[in-house]
Amino acid sequence: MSTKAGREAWRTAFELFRDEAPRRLGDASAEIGVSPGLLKTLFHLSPGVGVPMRELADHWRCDASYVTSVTDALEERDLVRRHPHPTDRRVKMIVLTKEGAAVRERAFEVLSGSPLPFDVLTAAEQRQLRDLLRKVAAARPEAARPAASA
Amino acid sequence: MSTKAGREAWRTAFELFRDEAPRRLGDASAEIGVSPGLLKTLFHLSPGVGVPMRELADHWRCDASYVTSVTDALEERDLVRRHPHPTDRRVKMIVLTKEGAAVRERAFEVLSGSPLPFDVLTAAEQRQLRDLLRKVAAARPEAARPAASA
DNA sequence: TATTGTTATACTCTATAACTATA
DNA sequence: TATAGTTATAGAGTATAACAATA
Repeated sequence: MSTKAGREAWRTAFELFRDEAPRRLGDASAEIGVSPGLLKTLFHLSPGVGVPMRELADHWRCDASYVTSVTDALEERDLVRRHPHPTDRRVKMIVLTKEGAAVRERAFEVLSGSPLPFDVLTAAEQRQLRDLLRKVAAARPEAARPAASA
Repeated sequence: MSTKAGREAWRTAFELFRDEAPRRLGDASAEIGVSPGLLKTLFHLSPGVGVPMRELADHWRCDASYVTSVTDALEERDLVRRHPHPTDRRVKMIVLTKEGAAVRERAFEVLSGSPLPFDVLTAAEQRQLRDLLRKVAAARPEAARPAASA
């Protein structure tokens, strides 16, 4: 159901995160020594879950060749490995290595390290906000975590 | 006050918007015919308010030369004009033209045109979420709208 | 024939360094 | 001397086109 309040909430959220998210991503990237593009890829993966390269291209609406170059860079650093798809031999699944999973988790920590925008809310409001956002996230699993397609 | 719930809310929001915001920005960009970088600049401006070029570089943590190139591109399309600062003759203020303000508003509309992530919430929840986000935005004016520095 | 991924190449975005003008 | 902005140039990020392998 799309309401006026919902659209206002969306616009406010967009204005809050449009610049804040890339800035924090950049900070984490600098601190960890992995480029923002590679970090974004690690975020899209989950430990133990293989993701077809095609899925990344669809998700980002980018060209497949870009996914190839990102995957190459991640594999060079041993953060990720290409695995064969069990039935379709055209498909390659990207899987986090142990190091990759560690870097990913470390990045999430750095991301929440500096003072957060939500700190201005009361404790009760922060819980309220978390619950609302979780409900939204739960309704769009592909955005928050990749489907277990392996 | 930073609580566990606040950090969880932040991480959830980050996962929701990390890819969604750039994607919608890209959609709006394609539909309107203005590159994502230029659109982001228009978003940072407000009709009738001059913003020093330096402020954009600080906000994005980018090099001043990038702001120069973006401003050149926007000026070429008559979306923006450089104005002198009233007292400091080194500073140039960027101001939206009438066309620039129109494009900016149109982009905001396109941005909310497709089904929104918040549509899964009830009407009451959407209002709640809007109010919480507005409280956050109100506490960080520089993020949501540039200070009236002209 | 259509799809996944790769290679080679070109374009766009963003940074670095050297510079001018003003403070 | 320090800061705002510009220019020229270089690098990173991302796309396009042609291709190989598989479906």
